[in-house]
Amino acid sequence: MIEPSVLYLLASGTAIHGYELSVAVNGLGLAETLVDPGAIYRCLRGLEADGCVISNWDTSGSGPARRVYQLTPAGRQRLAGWVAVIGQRVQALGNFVDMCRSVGIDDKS
Amino acid sequence: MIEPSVLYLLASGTAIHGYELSVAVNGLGLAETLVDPGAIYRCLRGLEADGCVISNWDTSGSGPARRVYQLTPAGRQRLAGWVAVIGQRVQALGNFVDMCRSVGIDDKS
DNA sequence: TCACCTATATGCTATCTACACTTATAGTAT
DNA sequence: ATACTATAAGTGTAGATAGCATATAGGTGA
Repeated sequence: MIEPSVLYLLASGTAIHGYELSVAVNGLGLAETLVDPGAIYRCLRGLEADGCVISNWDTSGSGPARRVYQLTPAGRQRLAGWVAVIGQRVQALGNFVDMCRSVGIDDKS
Repeated sequence: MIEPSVLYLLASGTAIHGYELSVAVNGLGLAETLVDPGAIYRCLRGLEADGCVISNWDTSGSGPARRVYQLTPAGRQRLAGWVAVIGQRVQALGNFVDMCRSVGIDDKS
């Protein structure tokens, strides 16, 4: 769920850099465990290779240089694809939970 | 999603064997791709090692011997745990889809 | 006899994840 | 001055997982 999280954050706000994304992705809580920054950076490089994001170095401000990303139209389309897939998944999983409950399986232990 | 699928099928019906499970799991459509029989057998061995299922050889009928599985109380509890986890996941993913739509991302391309 | 279907099981490889580590810049505390 | 901390980006690697093929074996029909 790293890629859709990153794409959503880029679609919802203005351009941000990888480190900020690594914090924000964990704030979303879509992944069941904490996402490590390395995975974010690798994801961003993959997205850039696919033309879904473009990056520019921002040397203004203090601290180390930031690589700032922004979404491309291809990236928006990629996110739309994810939304379609996840929507179907929500339906299937919700249905599964109902089926389990109808067989007497209760999530309250 | 192989393990919850297998556990559900064992919880919903009477005892069945691995080959039948490998067909039924794909019928459920919980996994996004087709599940290969090998994964089912490995899953079943893991579940048996954890005491979630027990198996007996059925040599009646024609064709090769069938290893027939049935769910244990520990297995039912394991499935209940899955239902709780998947229920939370459905909520999180549904929320994510709504958030994407509110930012103008539409699943219809 | 040969091909095919059922049934279980193993082997291998590509990919992904989680964890740790490295490099580098700037501010702050001692 | 020196050490420590926070920010920022990136690599390396071991373990888990998935998908693919392969092996074995009994039974059925052409």
